[in-house]
Amino acid sequence: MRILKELPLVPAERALKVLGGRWKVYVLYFLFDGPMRLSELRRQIPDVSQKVLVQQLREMEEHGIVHREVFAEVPPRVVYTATKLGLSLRPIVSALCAWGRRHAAELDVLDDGSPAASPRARKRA
Amino acid sequence: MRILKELPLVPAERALKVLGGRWKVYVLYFLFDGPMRLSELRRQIPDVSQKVLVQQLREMEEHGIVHREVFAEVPPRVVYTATKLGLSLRPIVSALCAWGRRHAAELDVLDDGSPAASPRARKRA
DNA sequence: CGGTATCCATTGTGATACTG
DNA sequence: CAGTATCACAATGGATACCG
Repeated sequence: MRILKELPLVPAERALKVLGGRWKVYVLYFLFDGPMRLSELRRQIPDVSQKVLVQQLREMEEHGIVHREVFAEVPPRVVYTATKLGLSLRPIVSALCAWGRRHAAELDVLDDGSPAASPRARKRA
Repeated sequence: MRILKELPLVPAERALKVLGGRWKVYVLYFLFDGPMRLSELRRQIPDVSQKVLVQQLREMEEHGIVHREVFAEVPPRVVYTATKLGLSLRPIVSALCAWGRRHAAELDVLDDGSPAASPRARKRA
């Protein structure tokens, strides 16, 4: 039953969960280039509500890929940074991005390498 | 507003969506090693219900990473294969897996590279 | 500015039973 | 064996308004 839990793939699930949030790749993308304040992130990612953005940042913080630092200044300043671990995701995000492009391309050409001449027996779709 | 939609990251979202199902990496993992029938997949992934497994397979098929072939034999036989595109995910799954391991390790050691000596001002957690 | 509290819609996942 | 139909339910995501 926990056969699965010992499979070498399980770590992949963890990684997917870490990246899985709707806006996490965007956040990472910007944090890869340096620290950012919440308001800056909101400007860069206009489609996300503040609540959700903060939510995602909290999760990323818990996952150890983002660091949150509070400066107790007059106008409160909060800066988010990618941790070393977070930065280590960069090549993966790049790979995902590259694959996403390929995906789009292949779907267009329908360059499917599998037995393409086989009888597709299902009627749906 | 659709600033985001033109960002190089958007493809990454697509990739994440393709891999995002609860059982998809497992399915891929097994299909990487060769074609499989539904019943075989169920045996390999005992924790998934048939309904959900079929659901995930359908999505993967629509995404072009899995191929479904029906043999109109006496006992109906259906074989699932990873397409060329699906196989192209292999290195990514590996990378995710590797990162997942590192993630676990780093969280243990708390080897966070970011300004670790900074005042963590939040009270929650 | 940065963040929380509510409330609500959508989605994903799952147990179960039934069909060709 | 392979698959669908129902029903249920938790997790996500989002809109809005309010707080220090």
